[in-house]
Amino acid sequence: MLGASRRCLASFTRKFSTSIPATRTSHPSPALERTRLITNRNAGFTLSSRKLHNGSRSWQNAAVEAEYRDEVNAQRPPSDQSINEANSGGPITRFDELSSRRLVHDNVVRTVTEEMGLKTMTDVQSLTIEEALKGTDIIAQAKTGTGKTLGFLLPILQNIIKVDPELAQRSRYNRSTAADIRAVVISPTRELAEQIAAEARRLTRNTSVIVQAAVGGTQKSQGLRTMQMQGCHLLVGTPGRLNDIFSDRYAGVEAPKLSALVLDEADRLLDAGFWPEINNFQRLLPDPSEQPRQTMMFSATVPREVVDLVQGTLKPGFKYVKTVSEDDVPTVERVVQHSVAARGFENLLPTLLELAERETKTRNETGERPFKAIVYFGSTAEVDLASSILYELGDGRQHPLAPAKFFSIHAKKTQPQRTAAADQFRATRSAILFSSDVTARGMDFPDVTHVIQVGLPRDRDTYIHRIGRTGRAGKEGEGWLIISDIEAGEVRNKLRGLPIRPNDTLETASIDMTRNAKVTPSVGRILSLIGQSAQRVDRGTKSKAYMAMLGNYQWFPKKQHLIDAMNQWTKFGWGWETPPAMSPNLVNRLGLSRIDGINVGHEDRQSSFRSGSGRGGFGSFDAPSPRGGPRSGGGGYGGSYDRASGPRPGPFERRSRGGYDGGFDGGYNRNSGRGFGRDDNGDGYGGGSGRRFGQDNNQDFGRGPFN
DNA sequence: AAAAAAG
Repeated sequence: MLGASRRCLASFTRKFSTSIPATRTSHPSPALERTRLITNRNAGFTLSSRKLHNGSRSWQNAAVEAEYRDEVNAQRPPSDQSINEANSGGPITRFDELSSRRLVHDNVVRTVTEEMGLKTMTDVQSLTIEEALKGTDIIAQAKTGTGKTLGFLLPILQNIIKVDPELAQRSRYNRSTAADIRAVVISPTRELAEQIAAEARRLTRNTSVIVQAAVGGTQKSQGLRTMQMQGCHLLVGTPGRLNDIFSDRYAGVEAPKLSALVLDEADRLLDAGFWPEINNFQRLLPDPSEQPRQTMMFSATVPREVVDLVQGTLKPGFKYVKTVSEDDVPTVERVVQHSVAARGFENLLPTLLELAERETKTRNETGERPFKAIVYFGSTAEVDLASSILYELGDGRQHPLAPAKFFSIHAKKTQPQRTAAADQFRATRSAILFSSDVTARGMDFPDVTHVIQVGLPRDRDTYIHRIGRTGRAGKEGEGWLIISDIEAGEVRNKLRGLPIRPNDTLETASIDMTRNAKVTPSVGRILSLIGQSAQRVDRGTKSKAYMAMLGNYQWFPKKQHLIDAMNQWTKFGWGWETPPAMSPNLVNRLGLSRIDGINVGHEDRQSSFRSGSGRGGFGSFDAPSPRGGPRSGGGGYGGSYDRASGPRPGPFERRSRGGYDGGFDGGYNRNSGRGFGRDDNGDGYGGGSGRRFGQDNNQDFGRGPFN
């Protein structure tokens, strides 16, 4: 027993080498490493509070630590924790075995094997289904994209049917009510909840089990009406709306016969922002001592906080289901991951365009699956800015990324917009989805070929979850991380140990826009396209992105360095004479009061720009000489923009039904009088620092503040 | 000012 425990420990240690003493590493047998169940009879090891590096602790680490400490202190007899080989009793690996062993109703199994076309279970499914059918509480660790949803839906459904066998068949009579809820699944995002509900509806198609979704951003009254009319056995939702309808005395939503509760993406649900709501929700459910229920938690990583909270959530004797190597393959090995350090923030979008164009083209030529990418940003404002700039690239001509369609999604959009973006991106063969982390977890968009992350993700888990949107269902995918040089060093900290390879094949990344330089025609074209397009995006979108970035980069220690880089971005990326204005209050809160180069004031009023003289940063934001480009007072970049003031609708809003819908190939001619909002500065100076990037030949471009 | 999530 102790030997097994030690070997288990060794495999943990090998895989998640952190602060565990190296001497404890040995080579585990492959069979042992494959899958394992850990039964926790006494609900519990306690954990040392010793910090692991970077604050990113997974449960493996915590468990290893606890086990290590326990061994050292000899406080716990080894029998407290028994490790069973999953295959010791002949694991179920095919769905039809569920039928032949009389574990799951034939009708349901047939739906899985015939209608959903599934034969063999994934590791997660094999382990969770068998275990969950027994009704035990489970915490399962599994990467997304491995079918874990079915892993909990199937046993939930079977356990519902077990109690009410007539639900196993389709019936003409529906006796369900809104007070008939047997199982609740909680998800951290609305789209994921809808996705789970959709899968549950497929699974229950041939039964009388009713599935409903309850998420925010939708009409509560309408959702309730549906539930009251159709009834509900399995409810999938997000915390806020679930709390809302369960605490509404007049809604009639009750779960006196609740038999299962699932927390999907449990690490997210149990973190600081969500936990009070989850906790509150559990108090709205019947007392588990009177109405016994099974709780299941699914999580790709299991951080410290989760371990602590698990003990109050799961029953003693819960099972820890963990799949190790095979399920790691999608993210860690199947997805080739590249990183590109761009010279400054102003190089990020040009680099993104170069990458997207190159991949679109090569894929067209080689006949591979078409380019379908999710591009992640660290804030909603950056999603808006980047999607606007890249969308505007079309400008009445053929868009350089055609035939790809563009979509964007984040939580500050309306729910109908979000839903449409997710649905349309799912259904489109070649597309680019600009996204915040709403879609980072659990979302299943088929055939995503590229996950591109612009800017350093907030933490390691976020990086891994985003990467998990590609390389799904046995298909290939690649990850790209495009960051600015100032944060490049942090990759080694935040993303340590991940198989990310520096990539220097993107020419645009290393161009120095602050100085005159010769660039190749292809780079010149890209810079020109992005520069002009940025010019057409309204000022508010940009200044919001600037603020959002500052909020996001609070971890960055060298504030002056950061502001210099940010201001270089606004100057050379957008052609702004001065960076966006920030209120004194905000400047203080961000700890920037002693930093040069801050524009203190209000965007709409006169603001005083502190020039930062003597620091060698941005000594001045004088308008550059007109050597590179046309600077007519009213025109800007070689075109007469409609300068109607006031915000125009974002490019993603004026389409009625997604995609371009007449976008790229006709439509957005900038001279067509549609209105592009006002020029950035209102100074009539367009074209990003007055430079012009030629497409014909190598040309001078750019102009530094220093020469 | 910084994902997400109720209105």
